[in-house]
Amino acid sequence: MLDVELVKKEIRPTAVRLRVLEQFQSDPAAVSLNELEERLQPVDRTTLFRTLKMFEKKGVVHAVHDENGIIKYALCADSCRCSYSDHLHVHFSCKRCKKTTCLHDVQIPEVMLPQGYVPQDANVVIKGVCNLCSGL
Amino acid sequence: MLDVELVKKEIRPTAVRLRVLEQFQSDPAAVSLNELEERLQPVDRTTLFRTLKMFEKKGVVHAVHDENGIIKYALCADSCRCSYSDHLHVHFSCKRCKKTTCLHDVQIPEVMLPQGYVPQDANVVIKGVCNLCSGL
DNA sequence: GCACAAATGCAATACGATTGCATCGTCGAT
DNA sequence: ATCGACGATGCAATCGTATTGCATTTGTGC
Repeated sequence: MLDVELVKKEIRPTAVRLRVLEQFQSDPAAVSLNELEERLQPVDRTTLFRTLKMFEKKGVVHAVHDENGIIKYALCADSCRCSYSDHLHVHFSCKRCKKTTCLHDVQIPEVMLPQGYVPQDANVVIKGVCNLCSGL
Repeated sequence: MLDVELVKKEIRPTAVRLRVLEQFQSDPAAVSLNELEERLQPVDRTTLFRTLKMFEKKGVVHAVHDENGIIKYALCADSCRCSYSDHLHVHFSCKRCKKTTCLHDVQIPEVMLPQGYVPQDANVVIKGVCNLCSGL
């Protein structure tokens, strides 16, 4: 069934790609290239790198820069068309457990930019302590 | 008069620091270490690096990661206390002129995080075409 | 002027991102 | 089934920014 999802998006379902997709679906957190490499080893970094870039281009995942500027990838929601407004949701980066979570449901209310500014993409990261670590 | 501002924040007003502060005040755009180095040359990168880190810690500037994950620094507004809500304003990164602008006035409306998430800092970057480049 | 601490400058390192290139595998055409 | 082309993979090398170590210089208080 994973195959189908990839084929739908014009991606040839190779072994590595299926494993990557599976990983994304099993864990909602956004992951960096390094993290992905650790979890899927043994796999070549470069292959993963290119897989992620391809997934991003094809709209399977979207990238955000975490609070350290490191690229992390998260699965797109079904309804996501990777448009500007689709990316206007919050990514939460926990300083305790270091995990970055894609909060699809937390949309940023409309941003009123000054005259002349044309938005095309967004990167919203909030740093703090996540629900699991705060104990609240 | 620049001296005073630094002293107020417990920063010894050295030559380099004054030049850096002057640069920030003369141009509202957020700048990276490299950009700063180019404009202020000849100055040593490391000194600038440490100056920026210190300015950040003392609340003179705040840092954002632009859409490429590169750290850019922008002058804090007078009212800024570098709290979470102070950082909930938009930074606009223009893909045309490559400049990142700190839109102090564009505050993100309150973000409703799910139960348990404790926000402490934020990084909001919107990419697109800025007012000067769009011609609108 | 002296002693100490801060600031500076240069070199070296760390590390994520990215590319070049050779090899391998898959798939359609013959 | 075989050939040829193209996509996918793996390994090594490179790039760019961030960061640290250490020696030297500068500034300040005594």
